[in-house]
Amino acid sequence: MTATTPSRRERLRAETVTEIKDAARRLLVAGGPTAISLRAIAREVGMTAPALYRYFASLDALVTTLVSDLFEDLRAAVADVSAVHADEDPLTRIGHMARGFRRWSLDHPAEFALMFGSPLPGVTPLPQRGPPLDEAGARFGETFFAVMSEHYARRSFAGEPHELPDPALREIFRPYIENFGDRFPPAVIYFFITSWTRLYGMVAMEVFGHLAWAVTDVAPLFEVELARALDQLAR
Amino acid sequence: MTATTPSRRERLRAETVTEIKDAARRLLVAGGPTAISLRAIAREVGMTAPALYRYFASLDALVTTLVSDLFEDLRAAVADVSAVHADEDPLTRIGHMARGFRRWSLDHPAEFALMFGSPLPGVTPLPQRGPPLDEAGARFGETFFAVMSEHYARRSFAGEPHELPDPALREIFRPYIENFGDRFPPAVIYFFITSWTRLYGMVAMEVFGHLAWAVTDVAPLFEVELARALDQLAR
DNA sequence: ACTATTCCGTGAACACCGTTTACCGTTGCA
DNA sequence: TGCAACGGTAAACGGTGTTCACGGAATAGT
Repeated sequence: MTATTPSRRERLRAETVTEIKDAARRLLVAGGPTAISLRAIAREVGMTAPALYRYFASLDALVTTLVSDLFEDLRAAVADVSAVHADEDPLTRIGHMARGFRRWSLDHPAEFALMFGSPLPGVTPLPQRGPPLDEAGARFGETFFAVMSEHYARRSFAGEPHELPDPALREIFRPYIENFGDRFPPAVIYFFITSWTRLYGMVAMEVFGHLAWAVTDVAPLFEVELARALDQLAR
Repeated sequence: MTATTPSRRERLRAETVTEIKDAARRLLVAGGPTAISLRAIAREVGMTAPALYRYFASLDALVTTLVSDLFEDLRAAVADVSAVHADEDPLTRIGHMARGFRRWSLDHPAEFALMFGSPLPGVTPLPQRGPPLDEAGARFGETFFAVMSEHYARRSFAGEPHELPDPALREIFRPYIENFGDRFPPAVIYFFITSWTRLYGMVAMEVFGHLAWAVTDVAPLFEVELARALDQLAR
């Protein structure tokens, strides 16, 4: 019962925490990743900066949980798209999810920059890599992975083998197996990774404005590339 | 003659400028993009911070020219690789250049982060987009573009048409044509962009450590993906 | 050779930042 | 009722980019 009785204090505390995160996200959207500052958040919430240390160990920790929330947002958006097309076959569903990913990223460029902008230690509000973030990223990845493995399960059931394009790849997926077990054959992992990097490259380029010098409307380009990538998965 | 006579003062000034940029790059390599600070640079050079304003309009401007220099470095590295294999056919040469790009990026992760990390206004030492940077980026892109257009020129000479995978794409390349003229057919632009986004996605993922959860050695994965991408260009 | 000007550096100051410390009123619980 | 944990503040430290007033040194003009 203790879990279901948030004891007034815990309730107020939880409200304050979300209020702080909302303020941080508001600043993020308004002015980009660097606009997130402890003092600005404090002003927004109506507190002094040191008070925030009652809720987060540091600005870094605050940003990290914010990024976790954003990953959950993104995951939910993609999962929604996936759910809408639940009755279609996995491959076309992956296509819809990829479009969902692009849509969300274009609609939330500041969030995208914070989440996918260079995650090397040292860049601005640096979301330190580690358990909390990796978990959020893993949950997001799983959303794609689930549908993709379903696709390969059907192919496998139909008797079509899914082979690695190069047997040399078989050895390199040890980290994955250690993290997630060996439920899936290497071929699925391979196609998941390469599809994801391809999708990421395309979307990141567009969101960061690196295609504006050549292209007006990226949408048709994205559609063609998506078709090619899906075609690669299908054969 | 005035251009060849740097007038002692100009010479000292130029030396100081490069000394400043060297210090900035040293800080970048040592501590990542956020380690670049005006005061730290000043300490490194042996001046006070305001003195740097005699050489750069702002920290922003300093970082921007630094990034320009880094793009020139990268371009030279790729061009060197291209020159070494000058006698091979364009397609395999593109492959070598792609490997050169990956090599340079892995060898210079901090520089890569500064150059290709989220270039939205607001992220740390923000290289503002604009003429100086776009020029540097364009020169870098040209290095790839030249070889790729050579590849298509040979194909064209051999009578094989290079067609767009979708005629809907023909209309979207107006910015490119306005920037660089219409010397190249849309198909070349299309394949250049998609190949580049694909290469960027793969390398960025690896440099940023986003593949470590699944893969030990990314090299074979890169080779397979590169082969696939080149195969797409060949057909 | 003397003067005027431009250049190059300094020190002080302002406004921001993250973080720590000491302090204090309020709340919740035994 | 007392006591301990909680949640907030003010002050301070060291860091940041940037501006300004100042001065010395090197250059340019006559």
